[in-house]
Amino acid sequence: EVTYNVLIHGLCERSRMEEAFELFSKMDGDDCTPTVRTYTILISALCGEGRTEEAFSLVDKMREKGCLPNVHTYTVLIDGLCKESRLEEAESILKEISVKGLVPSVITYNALIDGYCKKGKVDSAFSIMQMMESNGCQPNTRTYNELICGFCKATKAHRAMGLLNKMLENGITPNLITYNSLIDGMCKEGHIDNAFRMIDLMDSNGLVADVWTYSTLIDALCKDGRMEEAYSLFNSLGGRGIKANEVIYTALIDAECKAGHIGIACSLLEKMVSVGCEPNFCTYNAVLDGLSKESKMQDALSVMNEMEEKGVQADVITNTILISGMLKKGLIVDAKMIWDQMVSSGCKPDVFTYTTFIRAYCNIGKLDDAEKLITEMHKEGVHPDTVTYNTLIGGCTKMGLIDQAFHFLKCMMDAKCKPD
RNA sequence: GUGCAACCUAAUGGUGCA
Repeated sequence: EVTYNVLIHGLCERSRMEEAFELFSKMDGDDCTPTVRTYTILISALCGEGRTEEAFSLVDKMREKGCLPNVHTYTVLIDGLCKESRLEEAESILKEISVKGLVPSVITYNALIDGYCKKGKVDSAFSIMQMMESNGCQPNTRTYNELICGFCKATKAHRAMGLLNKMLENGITPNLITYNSLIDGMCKEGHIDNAFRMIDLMDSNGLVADVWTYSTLIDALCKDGRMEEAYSLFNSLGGRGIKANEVIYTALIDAECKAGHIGIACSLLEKMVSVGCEPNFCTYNAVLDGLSKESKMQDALSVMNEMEEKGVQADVITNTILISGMLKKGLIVDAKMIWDQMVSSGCKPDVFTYTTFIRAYCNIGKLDDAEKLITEMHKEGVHPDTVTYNTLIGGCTKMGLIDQAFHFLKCMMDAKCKPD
C-alpha cells in the first residue's frame, strides 16, 4: 500500500493523472486497501488541475468505502476552493473540520488566509488569524507573510508594518519574503526612499537582499521615471553577487517602451539573450505593447514569430496587445483574425480583450455590436467590470447619445458593478 | 527510521481626465 502511494504520488506530480487512477484501481486486486493518504494524494492532484468537482466526488467515494477524510484532506480541499475563489465554501469546510472533531493545522488556516488575501479580502484574512490564535494555533512566518503581502497589495503598508512588529513581539522570525513584500508595498505607495532604508533593517537582522528585492526596487524606480538610478542599481548587481533575471530586464524594457524608446528596449532584449537570460512571455509582452502602441504592427508580428520560435507561449495578454494595436489602426479584420486564432488555440478572451473590442466598436459608432459583445461576455461567464462600462458609456456620450449612456449606467448598476 | 496538505514576495495588456 505504501508502495502504491509513492507511485501514485509520483505520477500525480508529473500530472499523469490517468496512470495514477489506473494504479489506484489496481490496488484492490492486489489486496491493498487505499488509505486516507492515497485519497488525499489524488484529491490534491485533482484540485491542482482545477478538477474540483471530481475531487469532491472522490471524497464522497472514500466516505462510502468507510474511509474518513483527515485534516490533510480537508486542507487540500480548502486550498483548491480558494484557488477557484470559492471562499465561502472554503470557510465552511474549515467549520466542518471542527464539527468532525478534528483540529485544523497552521497549514489549514494559512491556505484560507492566503485565499482571502489573494482576493483582496484582507480583513477577512485578518479575522481568520485572530480565530486561529483564539483556537490556540500559533501563526507562523508564512501566516504573517501572507497577511503582510495582502495588506501591501491593498495599499495598507502601515498595517503591514504593524504586523511585522507583532511578529517580532511574538518571536516569529521574518524572512526575505517578509521584507520583500514590505518593500514592494512601500514602493507602490510611492515611498521608494523608505523602501531602500528597509535594506538596512534587513542587514541588521542578518538577511541579505536578493534578486526579488532588487527587482522590486528597480521596477519602482523605472515606474517613477528615475531611469538613471534604476540603471545604476542594475549595474551594481554584479558586485553584489546577483545576476539580473528576466523580471529585472522586463521592468527596464517596459519602462523604455513606455518612454517611447523602443530602440533601447530592443537592445536590452538582445543584451539579455547574449548574457544567457531568456526572455519569457512577460518580456515579449512588454516589447509587443511598445511596438503596438507605436502602430508598428509588422514589427510586432515578427516579434511574435520570434517568440513562438523560442517556444514561448503567447497568452491572453499577448493577444490582447496585438488586437488592440490592430484596432487602433482600424484593422478590424486583422484583429478578428487574431481573436479567432487565439480562441482556436484554446486561449480564452478575458475582460481586457472584450473591452478592447468594445472600445473599437464605440469609436466607429457600432454601438449595437458593442452591446452584442456585452451579451456574449455574460454568456461566456466573463464579467464586464467598471472599465468595460466606462468604455461603453464614454462611447455613447461622444456620440451624443446621453440616453443610451444612462441605459448602460443602469445595466452597470444592475450588474452590481460600481461606477467610479 | 521511508509515503499525503499551504508553491508566502517582484516584471507585461483594456476606459476616461481638465
